[in-house]
Amino acid sequence: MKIKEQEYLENYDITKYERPSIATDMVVFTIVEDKEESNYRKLSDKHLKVLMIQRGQPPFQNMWALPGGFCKSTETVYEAAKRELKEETNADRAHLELCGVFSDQGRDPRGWIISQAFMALINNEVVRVRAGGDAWEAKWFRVSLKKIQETSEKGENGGSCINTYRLELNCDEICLWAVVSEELLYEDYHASVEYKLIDSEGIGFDHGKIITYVLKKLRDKVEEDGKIVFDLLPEVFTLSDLQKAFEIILDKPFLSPNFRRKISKYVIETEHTLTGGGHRPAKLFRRNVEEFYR
Amino acid sequence: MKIKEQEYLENYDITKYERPSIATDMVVFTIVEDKEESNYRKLSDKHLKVLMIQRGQPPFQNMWALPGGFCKSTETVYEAAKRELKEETNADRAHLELCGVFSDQGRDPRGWIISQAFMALINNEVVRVRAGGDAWEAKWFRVSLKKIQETSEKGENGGSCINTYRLELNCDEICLWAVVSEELLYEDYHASVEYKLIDSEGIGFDHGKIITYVLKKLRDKVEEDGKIVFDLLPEVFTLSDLQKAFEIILDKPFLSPNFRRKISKYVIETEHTLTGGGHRPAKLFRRNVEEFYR
DNA sequence: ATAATAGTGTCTCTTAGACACTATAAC
DNA sequence: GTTATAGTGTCTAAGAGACACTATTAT
Repeated sequence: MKIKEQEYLENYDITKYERPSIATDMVVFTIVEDKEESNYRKLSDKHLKVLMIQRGQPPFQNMWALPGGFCKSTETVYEAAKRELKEETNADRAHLELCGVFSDQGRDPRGWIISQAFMALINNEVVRVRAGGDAWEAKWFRVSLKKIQETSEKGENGGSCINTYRLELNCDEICLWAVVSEELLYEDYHASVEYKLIDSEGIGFDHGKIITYVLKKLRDKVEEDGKIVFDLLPEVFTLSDLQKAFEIILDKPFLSPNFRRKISKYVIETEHTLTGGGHRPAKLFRRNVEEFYR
Repeated sequence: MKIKEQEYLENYDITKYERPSIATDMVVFTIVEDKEESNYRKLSDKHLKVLMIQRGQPPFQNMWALPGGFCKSTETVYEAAKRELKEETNADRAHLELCGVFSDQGRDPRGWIISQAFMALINNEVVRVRAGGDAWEAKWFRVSLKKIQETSEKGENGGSCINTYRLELNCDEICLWAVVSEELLYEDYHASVEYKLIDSEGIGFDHGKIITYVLKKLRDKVEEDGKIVFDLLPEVFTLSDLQKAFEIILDKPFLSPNFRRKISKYVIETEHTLTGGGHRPAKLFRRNVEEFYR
């Protein structure tokens, strides 16, 4: 017996089924120089930072959490992420990318709330973080992620490999941290990866896990194709700036001649230079858009 | 004024807010040989196939759609995907990966339903597709995705690049298709990509778009790191099988000496061979698990 | 023998990494 | 001149692609 489509839809009651709320959580990265160097010759020290917001109300009142919010039925998840980013940072243009879904039971004490985690990369020139009122304060935290343990086992048909990471977020005197494990299990030639939040201080929800996950994803992406790094820099930049950005993200040094060769086709020289340091002025470059998007 | 956490949560009513249903849509790929070759010497022809289900009820009754279902509050999105995969194909182990979220307004006539799209890669030996009853029939469709148009424009600060693809799904006499555009817009050095379903025949919902998107993601992943291809093959395989799988997915030929060199560290020779064709027997290989997961 | 696939050896060209070197501004 | 950074040239080793070649089986 066929049911008529029209009739079916009229009788379909979506509210009969259990539904979650959908939230976006934005892991917004930027690169900022913390302070002027005391030595006039040296370049200022730069850091990868992530935007956090101090919660003005429960749950996790007074703790720090990722910016984000609930999705509305009139927008796509991606549009919601864009709206949140605009609200929090005033950034219109950014690298914006869905990184994963976090839906563990009990991750939010308010109920069944599924988080769509986004990575956003913005350059600090466009940023204007919302002023901290009484209720919600936004701050950029310096990010550090270090592997603190590595165990690996091997059995008959498979094995496991557990990496434990410590995430630290610093801003002024505030120090937040989380310990997150990455469990790689393989059995009969099939692997699965699972992230678990072991412990966390000062960070609300499972956001320590989300930040760790997204940061690792950022590193993977930069390792395999560095084009997104440009989204962390202003429109014009020196090659040292660019190299430094790679080094900060991947936490390893590059040899500048090789680095220059590798990225040369993605940049175009401008006629400007950056003077002022006690050393040879650096040429300013911009992206070679042709090579970027093909 | 601080609100007590306990009190806040007791008064929090999640049902006051508008909530969507969350569905998983599974793009399940496998590689199958269609039929024996007439020429006893030749190897049988293999194809990339995707699992589709004929809908027994509205919406899109009698049309074909991706397997999937609604997420329950007692499981994570990933667990829901695993459950669906098991229900549809009986596969316990598979490469399973979230590829994207589809949340356009009106994508499902029943209301606000957000789809979490997963890629699943299984080898056809473990598969036992659910028997087709009256209501729901499951079939494997041969997949073909071809670029049918490419336009690119360049302006002052940016430009656009629109690729149009035709997806075709074939099974016996059934031919389904969809036309999907991929719009790459770049402006002021920032790019965005958007997929649009232009037209579609025989495929329900926006699933033509989802399949196109996930297939492109599969190709990208295989291009950059072919390890997931092994999940489409049985535990032991010949190097020709493996090469053929790469060629089917990437739609381009490889030179076998070079291919062998490239994948040599990911495979281990077994003591068995595959005889029967009118040609030199092929050694059977299995994965070198050590090299896979590190 | 033949046809088809299985598998090896080697040449070239490109690219990543290492490193020695030159250049230039502020002090 | 000194110092720190900017930028160039070249050597080497590893890898990707091309291709000529040998090996083995059912008919």
